[in-house]
Amino acid sequence: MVTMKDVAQRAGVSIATVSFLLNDTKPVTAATRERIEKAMADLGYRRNVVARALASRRTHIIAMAYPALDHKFGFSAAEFFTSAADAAREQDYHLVLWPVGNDGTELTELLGQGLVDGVVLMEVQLDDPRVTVLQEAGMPFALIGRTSTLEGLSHVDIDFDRTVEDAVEYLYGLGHRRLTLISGNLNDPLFSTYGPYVRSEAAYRRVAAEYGLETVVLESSGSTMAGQEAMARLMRDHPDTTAVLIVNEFAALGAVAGLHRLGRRVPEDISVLPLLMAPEMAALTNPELTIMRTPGPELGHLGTEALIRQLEGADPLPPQLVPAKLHPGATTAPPPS
Amino acid sequence: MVTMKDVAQRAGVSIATVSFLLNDTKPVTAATRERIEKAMADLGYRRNVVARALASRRTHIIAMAYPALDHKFGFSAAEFFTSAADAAREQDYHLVLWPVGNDGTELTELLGQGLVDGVVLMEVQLDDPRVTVLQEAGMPFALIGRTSTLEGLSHVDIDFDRTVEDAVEYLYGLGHRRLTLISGNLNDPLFSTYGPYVRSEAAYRRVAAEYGLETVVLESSGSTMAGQEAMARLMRDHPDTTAVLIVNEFAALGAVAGLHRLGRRVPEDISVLPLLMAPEMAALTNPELTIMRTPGPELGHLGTEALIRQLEGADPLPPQLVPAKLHPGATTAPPPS
DNA sequence: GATTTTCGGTAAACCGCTTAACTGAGGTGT
DNA sequence: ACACCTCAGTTAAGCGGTTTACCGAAAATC
Repeated sequence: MVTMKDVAQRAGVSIATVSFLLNDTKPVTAATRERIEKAMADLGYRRNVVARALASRRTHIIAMAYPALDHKFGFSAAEFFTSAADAAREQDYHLVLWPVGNDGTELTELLGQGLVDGVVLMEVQLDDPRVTVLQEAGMPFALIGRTSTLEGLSHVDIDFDRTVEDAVEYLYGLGHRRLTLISGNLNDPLFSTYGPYVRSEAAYRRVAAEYGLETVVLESSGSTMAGQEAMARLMRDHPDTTAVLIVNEFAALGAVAGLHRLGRRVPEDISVLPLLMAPEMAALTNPELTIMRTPGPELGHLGTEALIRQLEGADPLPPQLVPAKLHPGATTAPPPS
Repeated sequence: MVTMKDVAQRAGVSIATVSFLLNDTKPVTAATRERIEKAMADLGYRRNVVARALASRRTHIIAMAYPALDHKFGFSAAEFFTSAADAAREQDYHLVLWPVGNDGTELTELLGQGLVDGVVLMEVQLDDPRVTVLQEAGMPFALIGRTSTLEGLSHVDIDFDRTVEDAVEYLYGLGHRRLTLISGNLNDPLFSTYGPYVRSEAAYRRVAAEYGLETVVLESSGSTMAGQEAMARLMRDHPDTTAVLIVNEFAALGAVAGLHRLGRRVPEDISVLPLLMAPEMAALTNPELTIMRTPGPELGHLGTEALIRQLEGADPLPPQLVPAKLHPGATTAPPPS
């Protein structure tokens, strides 16, 4: 292994100088800079990140904590992760995915080891024990999603209000007047604390009222089966519905299948528009879904950036809300006349 | 931060003794062990993995390299990853997911930094440049998947032969006599070097011959759309097919949709059986797919274990092939009489 | 009972890098 | 011309562990 010492020797300088150059912590004359850079190139030097971490007490590793148990790691999660990893790399950080439980114990374990400089939290609950754990440990972190109280917490999230507004506006523009939202079961303790359900339902109730639309909300848990069943209930209780908005992406897939099975054509008889979905997933149905596309890439990027800003002591990034944008497909159309 | 020194002081021993106890590298009397353990508990000590890594030249971190560009990171990949992470944790290792390009340059970058002890390679191509990179760097690694030549490479993979045998036996047992395999396009440079297509097609040709079945193979690329189109071709060219085997999981999803769209009932008119799929994905169609379940958990576990064995200098794990097992669903049935 | 082993434990040299404190040559101000 | 800065560069003390060489007392050997 070629170390800094080797480089310094070959360039005829002290190792401190090499370090200063590498980290840009102290000015170095053009002449020595050149000698050092040549020496590094000749030797094929790569700085040892472990030694750097130990000496500087900064590992330049940030963990993305994903609650593997409670949420399926599907396409959306993959989007968050890869974009966050890219953002980290751009800033000379490593982003690693850490599957942890949702209660915070595994997180404690992880933090104690001094392996990571900060944590990006995904799938944040409205009242998330992991936040407390991180705060108590004094570990910098950023949230993708929001807790209900966010006194000064660094976070980014989906702009549910705008997403729902845009979705409703789009469907209204197509001529739809009878919409139904498929949300989560807010009596279920798991869902009642899950931001996306709570916030999009609230937004929908507000927006529907603004448009003077009847507010129909059905609940469904987040699985394909549940989505299918929800459609059966919908056709039974609200057969005049012409467009369905669905929060959960898995339920949305089931909804399309369920409508087909019930003999309803999509989109001729009824339009389907998921409020949060990754395009890879939208491509799985037939016809391909029109979706409000989860801003995974943007949020992954912003979340990481927010954290790194904190770590570098730069001005904190103000909380950012990004709406899901309409991603055309073939499951929406004007209502049947 | 509470260090080993603090623990040693409180227990009235030298830090070396603490280290020996922690790593089990030298015997320690019961009495001192107890004192040290109490001190650690009192102080809430956690060993600093960075310092340990620097001193021992072993980070206890292993990377799972995933070619994010060429392959979608879906449910199957998530299964591999989480099971591998669990396996690593059991053995006091950390497993991190590293999205890298497929050409090996990013991998080189990663290796030079001394951050990881070894690498688990996923989605291995039959002729994979990353293998060369790792070999040249002298980095221990294990493959999930196989290159075409594997002189002494540590690897685990799907047992395509048994998987196909079992799948065909199952369908044959249901009464099917006219099967079709949907494989990849072997003229496409990307697919012709991708083990699962190559190996399952070869296995199918062999097994079909053994059963005296006509060998029908159609190609399709790995997307829902492609799967749909393949069904159109199938109905046009081989309308008497009663059961379809499909290698690619995305294409399989499309196939079901495509058959519905063509007016074929699944499974009443035609059975569909993907050869490699995660159950989460199987639940996305209606009806839920009968699948040969990708042994993701097993392979993730075995791959990690194979690597750790290498790292610890234990007897190498012999290459393991694990078949996909039948996972009942509702897309297979006896053929129409 | 003297000598050799065994064995629990210690001291100290690293691991490769960062960083605070210091040095010494050249430029400034007066 | 003398003190005073500036500024590129150096020295050396860590960072928190691991590990080798060594030590002294108790146990084993004959």
